[in-house]
Amino acid sequence: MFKVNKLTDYATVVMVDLVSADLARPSQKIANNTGIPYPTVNKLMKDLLHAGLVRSHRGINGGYSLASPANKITIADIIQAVEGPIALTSCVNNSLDKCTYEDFCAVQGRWNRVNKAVVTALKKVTVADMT
Amino acid sequence: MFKVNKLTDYATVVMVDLVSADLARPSQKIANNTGIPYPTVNKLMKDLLHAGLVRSHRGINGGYSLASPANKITIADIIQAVEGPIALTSCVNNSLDKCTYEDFCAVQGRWNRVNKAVVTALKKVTVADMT
DNA sequence: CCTAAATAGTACCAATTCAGTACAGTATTA
DNA sequence: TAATACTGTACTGAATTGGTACTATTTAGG
Ligand code: FES
Ligand code: FES
Repeated sequence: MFKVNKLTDYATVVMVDLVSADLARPSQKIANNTGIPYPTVNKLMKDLLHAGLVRSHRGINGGYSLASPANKITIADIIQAVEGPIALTSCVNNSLDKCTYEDFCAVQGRWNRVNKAVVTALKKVTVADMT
Repeated sequence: MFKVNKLTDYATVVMVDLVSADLARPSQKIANNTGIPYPTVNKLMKDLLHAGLVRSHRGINGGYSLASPANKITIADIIQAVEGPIALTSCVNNSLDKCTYEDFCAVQGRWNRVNKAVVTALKKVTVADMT
């Protein structure tokens, strides 16, 4: 199947939940709101944080909040945060791994076009659109 | 990672190879042309055949050929042939499985928009474009 | 009619990836 | 200083994927 990770799906749910957060919202509360298990939320937040999509605040009254306005955060951002660079195949420029057939392959480089088209599509939908 | 199966990648290579085939081209020859192992090509062809993307001809002088002009077959077609319906999440309409959180989920149905955008993007690139 | 070429269907296995969990550590506030 | 909540890392069982094997069926040609 051609699909995103379940975790990416959850991540969008989390992001949408954070839209309604004025102050920092702790993982525990996000878990309650969304029905996603607490440990899973916890894991997700780390990825979202590293990608700069949310801000964190430790200690009592700590928690997470969106790092940018909801209409500036795209689905592409979330996918990249959770799954790494978007590379439909290993032949694509920014892929982490390398294609074994690259040397004698007939479609060399052509996937870049496809990849770009998909990324563009994913950049057009924002967290605000998902609310 | 957000990516298509390796087999889908191979499938495009196979399809591109078939563009230059006037008569039916056997799996074995496709394997030689592309460098993809024969058994793998064999498996692929079954999927492509079931999806109606290629025609087959058995017996001596048999083989495969494209079922439509190269500029009418899209990347979306190939992905669907190899991986089944394109459903970025299980919350998407035409998905085969069902989302566990559906009942109380805040982004219910919103993924349909994303899915549609991606499919549209994938339909814009054809086999001819990959040649 | 027989044989070789080639597809068609099914089932299997090893390796990877994924989803979910656990736990010890650190920062912050009251 | 105690309670809260994030941070980092690492582990596991389950699912998926990539690749292979084998048998059956169809077709062309001698
Ligand atoms: S299959 Fe990777 S370069 Fe062509
Ligand atoms: S996560 Fe599937 S319906 Fe929302």
